Amino acid sequence: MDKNIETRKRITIYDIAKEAGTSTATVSRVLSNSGYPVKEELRKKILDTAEKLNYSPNALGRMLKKSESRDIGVIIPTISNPFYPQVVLGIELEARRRGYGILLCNSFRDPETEKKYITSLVQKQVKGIIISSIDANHISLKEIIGNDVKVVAFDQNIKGLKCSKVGFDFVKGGMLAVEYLIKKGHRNIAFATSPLTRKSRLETLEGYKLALLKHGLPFNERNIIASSSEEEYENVNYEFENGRKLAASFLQLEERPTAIFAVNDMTAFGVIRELWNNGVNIPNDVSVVGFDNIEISSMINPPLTTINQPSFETGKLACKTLLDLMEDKGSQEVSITLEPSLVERKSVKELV
Amino acid sequence: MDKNIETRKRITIYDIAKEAGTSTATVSRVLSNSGYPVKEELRKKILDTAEKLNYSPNALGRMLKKSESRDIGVIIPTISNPFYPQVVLGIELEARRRGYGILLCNSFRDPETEKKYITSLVQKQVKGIIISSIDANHISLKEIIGNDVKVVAFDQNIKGLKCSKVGFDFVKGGMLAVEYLIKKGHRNIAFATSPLTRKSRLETLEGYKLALLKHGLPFNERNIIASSSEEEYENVNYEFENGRKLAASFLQLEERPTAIFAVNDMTAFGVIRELWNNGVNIPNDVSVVGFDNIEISSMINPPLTTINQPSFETGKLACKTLLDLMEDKGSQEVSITLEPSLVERKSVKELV
DNA sequence: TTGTATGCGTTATCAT
DNA sequence: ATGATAACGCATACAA
Repeated sequence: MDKNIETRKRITIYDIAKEAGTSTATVSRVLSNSGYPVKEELRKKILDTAEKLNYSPNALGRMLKKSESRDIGVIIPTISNPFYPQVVLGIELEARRRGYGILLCNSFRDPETEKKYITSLVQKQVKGIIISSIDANHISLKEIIGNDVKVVAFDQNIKGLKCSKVGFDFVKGGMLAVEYLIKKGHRNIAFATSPLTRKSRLETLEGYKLALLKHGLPFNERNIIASSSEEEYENVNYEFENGRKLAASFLQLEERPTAIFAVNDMTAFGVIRELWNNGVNIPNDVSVVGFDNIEISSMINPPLTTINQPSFETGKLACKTLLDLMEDKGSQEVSITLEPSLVERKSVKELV
Repeated sequence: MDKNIETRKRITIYDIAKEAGTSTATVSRVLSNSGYPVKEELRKKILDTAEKLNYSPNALGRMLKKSESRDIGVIIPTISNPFYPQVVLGIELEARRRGYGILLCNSFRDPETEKKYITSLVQKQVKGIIISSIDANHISLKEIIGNDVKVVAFDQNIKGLKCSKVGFDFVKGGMLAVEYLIKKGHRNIAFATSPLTRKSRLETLEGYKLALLKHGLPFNERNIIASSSEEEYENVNYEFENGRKLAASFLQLEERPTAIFAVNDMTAFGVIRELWNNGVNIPNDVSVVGFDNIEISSMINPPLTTINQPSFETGKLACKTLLDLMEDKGSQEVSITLEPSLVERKSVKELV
C-alpha cells in the first residue's frame, strides 16, 4: 500500500483543505490548536483527513510566519567534561517540558568558534541562548542581547553584560572546603589548580585565603600549586594529567602540607593517582578535597570528599529562566547564585 | 549610536536591495554565494551595505524555500552515561566541519519519548537523524525512512530496518576480554552484567562463552551474575550501584572465580568498590576487566583493563555516513562494524 | 463560523 | 548581468 512511498509529495494544509472541501485558513485553525472556533463537524473532518493523508506540519513554515523558533541554543565548552552533560540534561528536561528543542554547540573555549555558533544560532532564529561564554569581551553576545534574543549565562562569571545569570558562589565553595580541612585538624593546606586565568578559579582561591584568614592561619604562597602552561584543553585528560603534574610538584615541597584542595574533581583524581604511584596513601598520608562533585567522584578510590556544584540544577534553572524571559516579554533579567555544599566522603583524614 | 537597538527592524535582503539600489534577486545571488555572475562593482556594493546594515540572513526563510534544514537530529538514551557524550562529540565535530548543527534529544530509553522526538525532528524538517533506538519495533523510524529523511543507527543492533548502521562487534569484544584473562592464567571467570535484555549484552555474553569454548574451559551457569531487576535506569548511578550488588552476589559464590568480566566500565567500578569494601584487593585477590573504555577508566584505582569501544569514532563515522547519504541522494546505505581492542592497564593479575 | 488574501524571508524561474 | 515575480508552508487580518 505504501508503494508510492518514495515519490509521495509533501502534504500541506492546502492538500487537506482540498480533500476536506474547506479552506487553508480553517485547516490551519484546527491543526494549530489556535482555539479559534470551528464547527465541531468540520473540525472532525479536517482532523480525519489530516490523519488519512498522514499529514506532518512543517515547523519551518510556522516558524517563519510567526518569526520564532521552537529551539534554544546551548553553548558549552565541551561535552567531554563530565560537568556539562549534567547541565545539558537539566536544560533539556526543562526545555522538553515546555515544548522546546535544544541546539547543542561545543565551543572548546575558542572565542572564534563561540562567535560562529552564536551567529549561526541567531540566523536560525533562536530566541534564546544558554551559554558558558569564554569570549572575555562578549562582543558577539553584546550584539545580540537586547535585540530579539534572550541570553542566560552560566558557569562563567560574566560582567558588564546585561543578561540573566545563573552563577555559583565559588568563594564560598573554596571556604567551605578549606574550613572543613581546618576543622579536621589540618593547618598546612595546599591548593592545586590549573592556570589561574579563569575568574572561577581565582574566586575559589579567594575562598581558600579567606578561610585561612578567618582561622588565623598563615597564607603561604608556595602552597599554591598552579600549572602555568598557556595552552589549556578543556577536557578530562588535560585536567587529570595536570593533576598528576601538580602532585609531582607537591611532593617537592619542603614543608609538605597534610592536605590538598584541588580546583576540580578531575584534577583531584590526577593528584590522587600520582600520589599513589609515589607510595603516598590517601587519606592516611595526605588528605584530598575536590571541587564539583561530578558523579564519578563517588566511584573512585577513595570516594572523594568534595564541594557540590549543582550541575543539573544549574541547567534546569538556566533553562527555566530563559524560557520565562522569552515567553514573558516584560520580565526582567535576573541573577541567581547557587550555593555550594560539602559532600563528605573518604578522602580526608582527621588529624588528632 | 545603538540607541535604536531595541526598536530596530529586522533587516532583510529587501532592505539591502533598496539601500543598494538593486533587486532582491541580485542581493540573494551574492549573499548566498550562489556563484551566479554579478558584476564585481555591484557585488561589492551589496556586500558593503549588508555589512553596514548589519544584515543577518534568516535561515528559516532559506530553509523553507529550499525545503532543507541545516540541522541533523541526534537521539541518544541519555547524556548522563559517559559513553554518549563522546559519541555526540564525534558527531558534532564532523557536523560542524560540514556546516550542520545538531539537535540533541535524550530518549531515556522510553519508546514514547523517542517517538515524540522523531516526530518533532521530522516536523523541523531535518533531513537526517542519528539514533540509538530503543523502540524494538522501530515503528516511528520505519515511517520516516525512505521518505525524505536519512537515518543512521548506532549502538543498538537494529534489524529489519533499511538504514545505515554503525555497529560494534560485541561478540569479539567479549572474546577479547575473556581470552586475555585466560592468557593471564585465569580458568574460573565470572561475568557481571545488568539485565540480559539488550542485544549488545547478549552478544558480549556470547563472546564470553565462545572464548571459554575455544580454550576448552567449562561453562558454568552460576558464573553469570546478572541483575534481574526489571526497571533499569540508564544512568551512571544505576550501573554503579548494580555493580555493587553483583559483587555482593559474587562474594557468595562457592568456588569463587579469580576474575570478573564486567559488562561495562561503570559496572566494573561498582564491582571494584564493593570488593574493596569487603577487603578484597584488586587485582591481587580478584582481577577485573571492564568494557567500553570510558575516559574515567584510566583514572580510577586501579586503572581498569578494559575493552575499547571507540565512542568518538562511532559518532564521527555515523555523522559522516549520514551526511554523505543526505548530500548524495544516490548513495546506498551502508553497514559499518567497529572493532574492539583491549586496553591493558592494572586491574588484572597474572596467575602463575 | 468560514473563506480570501497577504506576508514571513528567501531562492529560483523567467524575462529582459 | 539584472530585475520582476512566483513559490516554499503556514498563520492571520479582514471580509463575508
